[in-house]
Amino acid sequence: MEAARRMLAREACGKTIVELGVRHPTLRRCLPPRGRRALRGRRIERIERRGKHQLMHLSGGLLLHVHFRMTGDWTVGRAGEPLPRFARAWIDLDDGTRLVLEDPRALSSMSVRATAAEVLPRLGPEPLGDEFTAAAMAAGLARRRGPIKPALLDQRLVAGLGNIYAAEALWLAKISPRAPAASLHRLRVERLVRAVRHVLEHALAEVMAPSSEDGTASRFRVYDREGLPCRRCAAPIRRIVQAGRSTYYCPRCQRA
DNA sequence: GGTCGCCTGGTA
DNA sequence: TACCAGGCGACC
Repeated sequence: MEAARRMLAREACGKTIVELGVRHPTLRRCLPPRGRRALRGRRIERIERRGKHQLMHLSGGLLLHVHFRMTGDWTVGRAGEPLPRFARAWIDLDDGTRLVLEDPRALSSMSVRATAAEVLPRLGPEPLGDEFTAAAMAAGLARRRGPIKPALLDQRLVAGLGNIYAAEALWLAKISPRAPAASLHRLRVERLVRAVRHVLEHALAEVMAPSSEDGTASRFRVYDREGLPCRRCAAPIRRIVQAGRSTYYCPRCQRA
């Protein structure tokens, strides 16, 4: 998401919206004609990201809020070009740049608001910011029941972690996804906080400058590696379901 | 906390 | 044909 913010800052900031188009019923519901008309002629002044939420600050005090959900992403094209197969919405800018919201599952959302408070839910600290500390994390985890992995997906605890990076961080911190959240002692919380930062920093670096690894090697340490040997101890990686989501972990070196 | 629904596509 | 999918809000 941070990579998306930087891309928008580069491609869209300072430019003016000529038109916003939609071609999927879901997006059409989010963006009725009145909302779309309200965007025309507005300058994009600043791109803000909070967790996985994108906020485009527009001239005149309007906000365009975008959330990718599972499979959304921006691509950049030129006005007038044929749209890609999974284009769900697009923004044409005054210099001919076109931002295309591509989303095969069409779960993304986009809406026009006056204030951030109208769209943003309660969000925890930014994992790469100063407020994401072991103390804050420990306080959040202490009043929680249930296992640590679903807790990490709660955006009120820390904003922006998803299913993949939650699994990756727990693997790095050697913590079992089934460990009760409130049972983690200070040392392990500190390790977890460091692991979350590490995983996200590396993911961002990888997106910003893709290394030329061979395409077959997974870029993940545990995610999507069921049955494959743990990269640390070689025990087979296990897949379980928690809160309706897949969790991958090493039953040997990730301890409760 | 868990489960379901939203949507559609890729894969076994 | 069934199952799975990087999110999340509504529901129990």
